[in-house]
Amino acid sequence: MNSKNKVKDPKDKIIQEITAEGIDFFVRFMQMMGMPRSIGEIYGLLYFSEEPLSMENVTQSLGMSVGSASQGLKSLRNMKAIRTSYKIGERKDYFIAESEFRHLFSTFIRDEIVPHLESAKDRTEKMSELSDKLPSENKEFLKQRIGKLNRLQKAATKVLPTLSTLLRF
Amino acid sequence: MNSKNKVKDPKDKIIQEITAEGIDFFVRFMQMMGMPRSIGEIYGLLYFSEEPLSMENVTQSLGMSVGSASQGLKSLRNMKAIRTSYKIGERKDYFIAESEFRHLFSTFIRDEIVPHLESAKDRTEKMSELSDKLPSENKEFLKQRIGKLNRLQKAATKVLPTLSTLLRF
DNA sequence: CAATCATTTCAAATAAAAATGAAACTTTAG
DNA sequence: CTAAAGTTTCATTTTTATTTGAAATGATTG
Repeated sequence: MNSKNKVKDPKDKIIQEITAEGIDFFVRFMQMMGMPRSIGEIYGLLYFSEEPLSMENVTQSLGMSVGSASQGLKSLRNMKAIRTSYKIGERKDYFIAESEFRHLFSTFIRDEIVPHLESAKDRTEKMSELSDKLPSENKEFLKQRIGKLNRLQKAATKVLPTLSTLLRF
Repeated sequence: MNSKNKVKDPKDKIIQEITAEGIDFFVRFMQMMGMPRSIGEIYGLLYFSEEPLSMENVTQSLGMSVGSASQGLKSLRNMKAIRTSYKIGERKDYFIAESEFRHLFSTFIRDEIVPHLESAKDRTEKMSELSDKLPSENKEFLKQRIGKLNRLQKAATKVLPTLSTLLRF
């Protein structure tokens, strides 16, 4: 249905194309960090929108259920990747993407990496204790392997702050 | 075959405990890199075994199906995280863990990270081209956002080799 | 306060990922 | 060559993650 009265501005088409590419970018990016595609979609949409968008805007633009949109916006707010923007005389909440990615990273590191490293630390300590109880003939091999795990865990812990800094925008 | 010895040696119990902790360590570790738990289990078992193990050893020790074991061993061989060890007069293949983790990392980076970064590069380039076609009033905001993506992608590309080096054991 | 609009919650549906195991295939031994 | 051992493949099942949408909850307005 091509209504001739409803003039399609070619510039809107380009903006739409850019947004589509950008959403794709973030969907992949977020999936790399183990996040559901819906979150990448929402963030991508907001990232390329100059205007704050409501939840309704999100569900309509992305063809997404209200449940997903609500959950996704909540997650993004928790990780400080978006923030709300109040419009006077409007009942709805409006959302803006926080364009600094460090929020995304630091939440990811805090929630996904740090707990792993901590449990890894406990684990290698427990293994060390256990290996001390072994007769020396068996100790050699296991101690060496446990030592390697320990060094890996230590190095990873040390690398993290550096990494966060390097990716700080 | 040492399976004939059914006497419970307390030292075997400790070795088993260490192995169990270690397997857990690798299951989490591999899951952090988006790999199935079966692969972490197999690698963990081999990492703490002084003797090379056969596929049968793996399925029995871990209570895992032959299909999973075969697939898992294949993946681990592909990423050079384990290697085969031929025993004369034995038909089975025997496997040894490669204890240097750099194999795991570099495969992960090559297969999971690099392709993403490459597609990110293509994507940002395409977005830049598109944004050049826009009238200047709209350009400002979008160009700035695209520029940020571009810098993120560039920084990530630059950080990768450093990261690999820091985690080289 | 009741009517309306907006948002959240969560049980159920759907989709995606991983594991299973039997059949097919490959290799070696006799 | 044939039989047995070892391994791989892959259709099916199981498990896990994500999405949906209707009902419950909350918030605002006249």
